[in-house]
Amino acid sequence: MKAAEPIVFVVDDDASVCKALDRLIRSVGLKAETFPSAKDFLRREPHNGPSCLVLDIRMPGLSGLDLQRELAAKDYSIPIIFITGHGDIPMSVQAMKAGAVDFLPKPFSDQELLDAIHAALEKDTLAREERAELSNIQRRIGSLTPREHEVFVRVVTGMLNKQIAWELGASEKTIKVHRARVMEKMGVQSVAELVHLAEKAGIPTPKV
Amino acid sequence: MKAAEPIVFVVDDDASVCKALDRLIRSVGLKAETFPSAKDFLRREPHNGPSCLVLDIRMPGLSGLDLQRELAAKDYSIPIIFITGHGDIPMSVQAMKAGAVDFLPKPFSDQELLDAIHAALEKDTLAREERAELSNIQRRIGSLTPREHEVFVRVVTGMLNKQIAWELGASEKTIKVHRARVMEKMGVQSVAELVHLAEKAGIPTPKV
DNA sequence: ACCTCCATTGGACTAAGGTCCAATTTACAC
DNA sequence: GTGTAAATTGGACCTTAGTCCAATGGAGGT
Repeated sequence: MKAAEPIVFVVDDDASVCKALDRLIRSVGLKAETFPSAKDFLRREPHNGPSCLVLDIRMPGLSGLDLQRELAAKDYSIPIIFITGHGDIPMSVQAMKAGAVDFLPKPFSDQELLDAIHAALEKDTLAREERAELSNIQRRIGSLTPREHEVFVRVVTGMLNKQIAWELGASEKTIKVHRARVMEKMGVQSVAELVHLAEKAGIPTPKV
Repeated sequence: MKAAEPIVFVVDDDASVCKALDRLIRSVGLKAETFPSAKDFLRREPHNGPSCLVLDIRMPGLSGLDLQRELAAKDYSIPIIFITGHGDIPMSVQAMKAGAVDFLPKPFSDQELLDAIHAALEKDTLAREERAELSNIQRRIGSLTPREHEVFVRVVTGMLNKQIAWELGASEKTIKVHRARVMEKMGVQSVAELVHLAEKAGIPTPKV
């Protein structure tokens, strides 16, 4: 599948704001989608490509901060740029602590928002690559049988075949077979590469 | 050397604020040091133990944000809690983007500041452990001779001795010797552990 | 019943890594 | 010049890992 087009999502209960931002964003050649409420945005299926979210803080129903929490809870990672007409410092600090990329009090210039959007899309692009690689690794790990997985985690901590065999109550020969399958399924040629993948997948490596 | 005591640094040009914060911080059993200006703080040698910085934004001479930049530039990593009487949202956002742990507009409650301080000290404690481990690893890497280092970086990418030998124009035998020294100097028993250390030190591991 | 996947193990080898002992050459500092 | 550290290489040998071929037994699905 080809790389999906970047999209800028806008969530604001004020239709005129949505319309203005939509026009601004399209004026620089980016695709935009606007939503009148957090719930409407949540109904849209996640976009398969770089995206970011321009989010009003104050809205009826779910507020912008609520939506941020909601998205974090469901592991829907997307860079958020907050905009607000009546924000205060604690609110901005809370939003930034929760990972927002920017927080723009109205009035802001077109350029300020566009700069923030480009930074956010750039950030999301990198984050997506990271996630894609990670899910690729985890897919491979998922293809391991239970026994292979047991061998895998021990190999990446530097255990010898004989040690693994003893710990798992099997013969060294059996471990060799599992180990070979692990290397093949994970698509690596060396222990170094295997450890490299394990680190990325967050699998405990040596104690140091 | 034993673990150094945590210290909370306070930088504020208002002597009465310094005094009040000093009393507050000491009241919960923490050590405090106050400075009337950023320059005074910069003159103090870095503390060898957990610490954090409570920093006023608006000051004559170097401002709080200036000091934050200054510290970042000289790699002096310390969690910063900003306090201010006349801050605005963009200022707080900038500070948070630059890594501040909190940003408290006056008036704030004693508890708010103390909570922030405890969080900051906790964060610094973890960061210090990270840095200590990293510098320990880098010290060991630094003890490698140039040739050993060349072998090291190739081993952690999964190259075979014979491949390394060919690439470095030496015999496989020589590589074995260097490799053995690398393992010894780095204090590891297995390639897995070696790769683990290399990852932490940011040394390029396999492409994959 | 039959088939597939998983787990196991053996034998026979090949290849790769590691160890011990020993020796040479070069560069640089005292 | 002498000494030290670094880089090199050989030989002999042992330990580990990996490969090819072959085979058995159990669990679960068709």
